[in-house]
Amino acid sequence: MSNINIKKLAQELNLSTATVSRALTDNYQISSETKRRVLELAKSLNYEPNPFASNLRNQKSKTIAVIVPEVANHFFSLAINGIEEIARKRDYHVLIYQTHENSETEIAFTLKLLSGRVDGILISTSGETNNKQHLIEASQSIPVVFFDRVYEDIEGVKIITDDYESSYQAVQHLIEAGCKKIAYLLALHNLSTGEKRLNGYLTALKDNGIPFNKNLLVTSTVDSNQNYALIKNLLANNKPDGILSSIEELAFPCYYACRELNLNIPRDIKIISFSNLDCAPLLNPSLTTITQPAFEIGSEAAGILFKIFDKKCFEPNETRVLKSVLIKRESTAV
Amino acid sequence: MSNINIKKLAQELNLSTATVSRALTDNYQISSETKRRVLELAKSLNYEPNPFASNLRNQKSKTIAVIVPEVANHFFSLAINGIEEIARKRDYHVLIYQTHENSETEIAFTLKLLSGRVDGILISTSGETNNKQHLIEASQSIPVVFFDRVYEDIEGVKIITDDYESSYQAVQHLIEAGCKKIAYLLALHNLSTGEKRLNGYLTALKDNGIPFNKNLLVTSTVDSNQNYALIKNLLANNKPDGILSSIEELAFPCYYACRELNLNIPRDIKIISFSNLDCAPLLNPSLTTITQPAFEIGSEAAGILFKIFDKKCFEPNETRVLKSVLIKRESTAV
DNA sequence: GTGAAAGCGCTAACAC
DNA sequence: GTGTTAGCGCTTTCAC
Repeated sequence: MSNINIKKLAQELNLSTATVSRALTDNYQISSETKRRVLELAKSLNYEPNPFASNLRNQKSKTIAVIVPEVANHFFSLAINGIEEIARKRDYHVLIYQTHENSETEIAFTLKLLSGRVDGILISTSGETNNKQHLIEASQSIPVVFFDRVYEDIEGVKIITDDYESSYQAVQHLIEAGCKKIAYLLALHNLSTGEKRLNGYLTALKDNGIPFNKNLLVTSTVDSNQNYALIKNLLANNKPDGILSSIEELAFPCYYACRELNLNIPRDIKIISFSNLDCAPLLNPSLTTITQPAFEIGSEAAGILFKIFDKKCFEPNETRVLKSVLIKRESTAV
Repeated sequence: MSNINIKKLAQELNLSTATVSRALTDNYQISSETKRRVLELAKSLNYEPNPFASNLRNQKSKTIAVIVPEVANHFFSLAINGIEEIARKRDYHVLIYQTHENSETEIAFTLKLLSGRVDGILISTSGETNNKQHLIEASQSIPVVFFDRVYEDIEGVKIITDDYESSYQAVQHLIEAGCKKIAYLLALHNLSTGEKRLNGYLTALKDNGIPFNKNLLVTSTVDSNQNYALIKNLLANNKPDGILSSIEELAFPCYYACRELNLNIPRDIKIISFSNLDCAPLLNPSLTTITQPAFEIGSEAAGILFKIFDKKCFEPNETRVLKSVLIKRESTAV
């Protein structure tokens, strides 16, 4: 830690600390000669202002927090990438918190952050439980932007994608490719994100005159081994000819299960997954995906947070919807 | 921000701020009755201590910084995952900075962090240039742990993998699979990480009596389009029968280039890449990888940083080497 | 066992 | 154009 502070600069230059402070912030009152001297000395001594002192004094931290389920998930790491880029442009610092889909952890993080440590929060909630009091408290206390994984019934600014439409379109694509028994791998069902994806599936079935079969609906868990078992079970017992996976994490287990059961994709079964995997085109077979604009979601979310800081042009309950894109590949080929 | 502070608690309870502060930190001098009253009120008012005030007073931040080239890279996001888990156990906060392989950015971040904002830094350096003065300055000023991408000639604690051995073993594997013209995709060449990987390649060739052919050595750039062109060029003009890619980012371009040139992997050419891609087993064909223990690198690095904070059992210039594992798959099948 | 008071480093009102 | 001073919220020495 550089232990050189304003006081020392002031002594050295025979100025008051106030003048030095003003010179450093380029205050108009200070003569350019004084500014020059101060800046020169500061530079030569590698002076860096103590952030905690100014944070304390200014009641702002120039820091934002990002709360996500997992950083080691391509969607979230891309979103963080987008967030970080915007933050850097504004000279803001980015704190990262992982909930590992655990509601308790999310609650603890969120409430701890209301101590002034950050000026705002970007959160993609775990949705593991329906407990959302902490989110309400948080957004009443500091600016919060929700992204991707949101609760519709919580007031606040939200950046989401067109989950319903994407899901609907995916099912439509499967049907057009000849699928008659389309399974759905359900996740995020406590969140409106998950709800909309499910509704897209259900409505598309209905619109095509296909009755809903509850045996084709598999609810995923937080345990990846169990998910694999559930999927294998689905394939073995219910023999769907199409699968729509509502989250990326379930795509690989589908592939592995098909291999294990000697099912050929796409001949025996066609697969689509919500996914940001950049290896989708290189898989065997290449995977048809609904790809969310993850980076843009992050940068949009961060951008709007800064707008809130600047108190300009945003609706207090604005929801911004970005479009995902359905990329058709071999896994749904006819 | 919760605007309830020690002063208000003190007023409410007819105590001094000093007593309240001591009660909150469970100081032995305070009667248990007083502690009970303080804790109760604090709890009921959702009191959270202002971190900047205590940071300023205590001259510590309970925060660490992680500087990486990219968060949206599976190796780094896994490492961050490991770091975050350890940090959380110690109730530390984690700041994330991305350099995008840009040396200027790395320098700016590093030097800014020496203002007391963080108690320590974990860094995987970009190595884009040979400029490393900032790293020396940083580690002289606060605890720094280098991980994966390191300079051997900078003093400090380092967590790395067995780069030389991994590379050597990979080439050996290619040779045993029948390769005679093995290309090497060079990256990180300013870093000892990159140097060791290259040396493993060179030595393995030599030990097998294969002369080094400089046309088979391709130096990657920061521009992915250019890298793709370089690889395609290599394949078209020099017709290697094996490739060792020293970074994950070049594996996909190899696959695409082979497709473009109608080269069959592994019949015409065999491929190994340093990689943490979890889709490696599902690629077409599945990819033989040297997989680094990314999560463990992160958690080890964070663990040793906390040991430094605790001033116990570490060597000031300790280098800890974790083992990568060569996972043989179809891309190098005979 | 508790309180008074100083001070961490910075900024901003209020002087002049 | 510059200086004096108070205070952000917390911790800790010193006093009693």
